Amino acid sequence: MSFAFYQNKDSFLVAVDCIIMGFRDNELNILIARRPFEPLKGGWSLMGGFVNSNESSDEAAARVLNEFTGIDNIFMEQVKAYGEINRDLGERVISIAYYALVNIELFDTTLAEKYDAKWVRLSLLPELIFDHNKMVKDTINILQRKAAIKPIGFNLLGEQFTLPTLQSLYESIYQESIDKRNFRKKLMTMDILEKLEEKDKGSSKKGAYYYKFNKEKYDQLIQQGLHFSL
Amino acid sequence: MSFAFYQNKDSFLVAVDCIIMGFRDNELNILIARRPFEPLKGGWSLMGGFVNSNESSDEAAARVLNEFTGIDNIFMEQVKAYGEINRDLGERVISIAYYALVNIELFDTTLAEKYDAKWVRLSLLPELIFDHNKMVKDTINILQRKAAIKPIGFNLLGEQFTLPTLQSLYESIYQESIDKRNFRKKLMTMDILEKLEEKDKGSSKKGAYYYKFNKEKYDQLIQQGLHFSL
DNA sequence: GCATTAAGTGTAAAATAGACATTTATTATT
DNA sequence: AATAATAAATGTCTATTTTACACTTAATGC
Repeated sequence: MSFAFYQNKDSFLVAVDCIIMGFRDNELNILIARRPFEPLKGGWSLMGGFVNSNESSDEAAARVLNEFTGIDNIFMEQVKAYGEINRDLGERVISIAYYALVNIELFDTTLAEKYDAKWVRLSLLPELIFDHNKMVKDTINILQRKAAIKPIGFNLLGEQFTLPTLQSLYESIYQESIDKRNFRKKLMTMDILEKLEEKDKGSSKKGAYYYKFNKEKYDQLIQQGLHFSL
Repeated sequence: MSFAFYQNKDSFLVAVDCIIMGFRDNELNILIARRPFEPLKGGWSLMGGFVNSNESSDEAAARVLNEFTGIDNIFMEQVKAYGEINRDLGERVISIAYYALVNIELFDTTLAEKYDAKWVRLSLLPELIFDHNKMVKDTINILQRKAAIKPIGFNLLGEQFTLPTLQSLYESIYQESIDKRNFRKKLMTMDILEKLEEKDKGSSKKGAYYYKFNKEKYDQLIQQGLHFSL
């Protein structure tokens, strides 16, 4: 099947770039890698790849994520498309950015060597190639808006976590400090956490209780039409 | 200049589709047109076009907007990219959607005939081709979030407007009715409107005062770091 | 048993959001 | 000239949400 109107139109390379975020050392971290080819070989870059004709852009993003982290089935959403003419110094490439929130513990560290990749703190992010810094900035923006509405932060943590950890996660997203009591108060009114018996003694003598996210309760509340803000 | 890594990659047609919104009859309206070519010739469609290699996707969107409305220099933002494999029944096309908020009075009506286009109320939007309904839905979502933060609504109105009109605009965006007194109270605390002498006698015997948006005051407040919500 | 460390806890004030009903200006009608 | 009709304009009180703020507690190492 071929239609006349589609003839003689320009076509483009289309890439996906992934802003892969994890949480470590009480701060958001981003996975970046040394670019292995020209132009700008050796520059710091987001994880990217080209879209193939046998996959959707969402699929391409999931493939790239898996390729660089070994992680599958992850929270991933589109940021936006970047379509400036000279954004890629090699050729005209239109890139669709996606961000992923991953539990950094699931990261396959052997892949870090393979791809010359590393996690860097958001606050220490170096200059990246092309418009990748802009992509990160746009992502943080989305994250801040989104985190206030949906409990996406939990994607960044393991099964169980302490409230101090959860709080620093949100402080890292919002890039401002939050009052401990107010933070907990709000969490408790939402009633989507389950307190466990066990404590994490890693960072204090007293130890902080572990909690886990109660997805059933959350989904139930959502269905009742409740909104959230954290 | 040509780099090895870019060789042999699949390339794609890239389109822009524009969700062009205006405000009329106390409701948001969207410009749609009969598609003039196969496949789905005659189906209702958003205003679209292909990106050319000599323009960015933003530029392509502005070009398409101008082509179909005669309007230039308009508030326009990207919605997102749509990259499903079979979203376009003709060929594989990746589309980047943009929404525009236009003052419907500036619309060149001769273009409506030329392109078999018309404004339809959001509430009466027919089924559109491909994933265009989804694009509209995503746009409304963005608009609702965005309108709560920035005074984007004013892009849809002329230089001067009445408060009842402004209120129905926001009711149309939020798709819910707003209390008149609370709406005005909030507006007044923002202090970004200027009351004019003149009244609009079009819709009542008493007449409603015209106001205009005070952009200087608004920018000033923004610089002071104030937030808004409407 | 004392010092150290971070975890855990409650209350009061301020700001914001939401509910609600009457008066007013103007025009058309008798 | 009085009256009816229409939509515009206006203010208060209550409920909810947000913010500010400081001490006690559990566990460990010395």
